This record gives sequence, C-alpha cells and structure tokens, in this order.
Amino acid sequence: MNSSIIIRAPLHVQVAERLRLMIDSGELEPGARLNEIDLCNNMGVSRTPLREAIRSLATEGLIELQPNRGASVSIISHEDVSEILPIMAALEGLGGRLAATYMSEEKIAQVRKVHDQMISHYQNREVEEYFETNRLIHELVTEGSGNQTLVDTINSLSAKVRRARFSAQMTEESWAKAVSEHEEIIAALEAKDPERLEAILIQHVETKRATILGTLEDKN
Amino acid sequence: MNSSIIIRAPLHVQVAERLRLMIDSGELEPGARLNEIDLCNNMGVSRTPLREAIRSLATEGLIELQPNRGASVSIISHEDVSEILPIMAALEGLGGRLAATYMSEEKIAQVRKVHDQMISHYQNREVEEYFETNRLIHELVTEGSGNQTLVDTINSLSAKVRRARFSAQMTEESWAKAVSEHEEIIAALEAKDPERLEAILIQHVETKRATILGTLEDKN
DNA sequence: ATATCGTATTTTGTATGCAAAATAAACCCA
DNA sequence: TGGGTTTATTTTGCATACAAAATACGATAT
Repeated sequence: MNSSIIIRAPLHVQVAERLRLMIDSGELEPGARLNEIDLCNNMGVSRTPLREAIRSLATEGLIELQPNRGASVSIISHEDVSEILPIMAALEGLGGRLAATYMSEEKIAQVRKVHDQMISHYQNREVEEYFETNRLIHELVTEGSGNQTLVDTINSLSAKVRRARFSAQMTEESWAKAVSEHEEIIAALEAKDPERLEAILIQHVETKRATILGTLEDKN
Repeated sequence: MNSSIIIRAPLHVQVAERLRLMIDSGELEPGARLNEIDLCNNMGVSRTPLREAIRSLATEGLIELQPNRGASVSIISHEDVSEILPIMAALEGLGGRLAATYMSEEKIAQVRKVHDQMISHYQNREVEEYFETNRLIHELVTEGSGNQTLVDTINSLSAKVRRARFSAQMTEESWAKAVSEHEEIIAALEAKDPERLEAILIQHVETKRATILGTLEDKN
C-alpha cells in the first residue's frame, strides 16, 4: 500500500496557475487578448482545459470575457484600486485585531524575524526583497487571525492591486513612513493590542493608497 | 442598423446561472454530487459548457472539485459561517460609512420606503417577505457606498451564508432586535452619520451571528 | 481614393469521441 | 458466509471535430 501517491493536479488547475503567473509577472499585459490556440501550443494542452482555466480566472476577475470575442487580461484602473484599498483596509484591520488576540507567541516571533529582515532590506535599499518580506509579514499577520476565508478574500483583492504595479512611484518619504508603521504593527502585535493593531493596519493601507494613487492628484 | 440586438449569453454562463439557482433554491442540496451526464440531459446541453460552468462555480466556492471524482455542492459549516460573518460585519460597516457620506437623498428615500414595507411585513409576521425586503435594504445601502467591488465581495459572502439557511431558528426576541436595529440603521442613514451607521451595521451582523449560531452554544 | 459589399480566414462556441480513473458488480476461495 | 481479487460499468479528464460568429481581405462601384 503506497501512502505517498502523487496526486497530479488536473490540467485545468495547472493551466490556471500558469496563466495566473503569466498575468502576475506581466508576461501577459493588462488588456492583452488571449488567443486560445496560441496558448494551447505554448502549453502543450488542448483547448478544453485551457478554456476551463480561463473561465476560472474570469470569475476571479483576472480575466474578462467577451462573448464570441474571447478573453483578455482585465485592466485594473485607478478607480478599481480606489475601490479595493478601503476594502483591504477594513479586512486587514479585522485580521490584525483577530491576530493580536489569537496569534501564538511562536508565530509572533516569526513575524518579528521577518520584520527584522525587512528592516535590513530597507536599510540596504533592496527594493525587491523589501516588498517580498513586507508582503510576507502581512500574510503572516492575516493568517494569524485564524480566519481562512479572510485570508483568501484579502489575497484575492491583493492580487488585483499588485497587478497595477504602481510600486515604482514609491518615494523615499513614503517608504520611510511605511517602515515606521511596520514598527508600530509589530509592536502592537507583541503587545497583543487588538484595537491598536487594527487602527495601524487601516492607517497603513491609507498610506499605501496615498503612495499608489499619488499624494497630490487624489482621483477619488 | 439594429441597435437592439439581443446578445445571447454564452451557454456556460446560462448553465452557471441555472446551477447557482438550483443550489440557492436547495434543489441541489449541500454535499450533493453533480453528475455531468444527468445535468447535461436535464439542461439539454453538452458536457463542455456544463464543465466550464462547474469550474466557475468552483472558484466561487459554491461547488467543490475532487480530481477524478467530479463536483459536489460545497457544504457550509458552522465554522465557515463563523468565519464569514465577521468579514461581512467589517464590510457592511464600511459600506454603511460610505453610504452615509455619499448616498443621494433619493436613494435614502428609497431605502426608507423599503424599510417601511419591511416593518409592515414584520408586523404581519410575513417571514418570507420580511427577509426579502431586509435583504434589499442591505443591498441598497451597500450599493449606496458607490463601491462596486465592495458590493460584489459582500454578495459573494452573503450568498454562502444564505445557503446555510439557519433562518428558521429566528426567535421572536431576536427578530424584534433585528427590526429595532434596522430602525437605527435608517435613522443613521437619514442623519448622514457615517460613524454611527458603521457601528450599527457591525452590531447588526453580530446579532445575526448570535441568531444563526444560537445564542447559547457559541461554537466560536 | 473611398466606401461598401461579398468572400475567405481566423477564432470562438459547442458537441462528440476516446482514454484513464473510479466505482460497482461478479467471482473465487478460504 | 465473508473477505479479497478480478472484471465490467460508469464517470471523469482531455482531445478533437464541427458549427457559428467575428475578423480580415479583396473586389467592385461610385
């Protein structure tokens, strides 16, 4: 009896992941049309699983469908970002509140560790690594809420914003502010102060909004 | 030039809607397996669009997929509801805050109208109509936020909770409380008081949680 | 030269067919 | 009779084939 059977994920799932990656990495740019046959040839699969994958990503909002005209990578507008960020603020706030209440000491220590790494990346001006550790911290805190639905919901929204890649607009000033807020986040977490962590996380997303949409031309 | 062309929705969309309805109405009960061939015969379509629809509903979370074992209507547990309700509280709170700020007088008047209908249904103990007008009010308020992503997110979560249909457990007491909270909701809306509306809506979902999960055996 | 119509080609939508996996049934043997 | 193994049937997964729509192309007429 072999208990370590490798369950191959269905093709449509693999294809969906691959497409998600292509979209996330920018290989497929926003607005780009998805030619089924081309993609099939690229991936070496038939149209059936590809189309199933496309339908999935469409319901996720990553792709838009036009009847008889195929699919295209959905374009995320400033308006969309303006809509999503307040939602993420509310949800991350909730996540933080729960995390401050329920997170284990071990998990908090882990966050602290990643936090210190992030600070180091900040000091060395290693942008890419900074963003990755930053993202990981938020993920860990959200997961610390113990609410998987919350994690999934935030991730889904986060993925959309990330695609907008306004990150380059980050100024020295806003970066410093973000880091200082992160100091407060970790402090509130270690102090197990739900209200404070919630407030900081909401503020933190507001800072993000200001950075992303530009502090001056506040389009919304 | 005919400007009123009727664009037939793709089959997989129609099938998805039909399935959603069957699940929502209880025709397909939680846990029920979806036999592709049976469903195809029922709906008079081939397996391709049906499978595409199933994939969509799966990413929505209404259906669960098991590799090589087909799909089944996902079962919503008490834990799921416990996870979803705090999220809805946060989101409805946000929606209310925005609605109290941005909603037009006309829209508010419309909410007031539906609210009065709901009260009337409550007094006549017309449960079905009460729930429908209740749902409509929340929808109108959320829409009043002007944030379509928020509306979609809440609807998606709401649909899952609704499927659990714990509604029958509503006691005379909890019903009265819900109604009284609704009075406050409409008052805060008419007074254009964002903070108050947000607080009430969050409290309102807490009441809902207590009703749904049972006031005593608080499983979470 | 441009606009319009008609045709060819591409692309999407749907149905069907075949292979592999899972389930059900039949069978064998202790 | 019961447990396990083999065989048949069902069901899912994927690929292909055909139909319909959209797009691209070209010819004709103005």
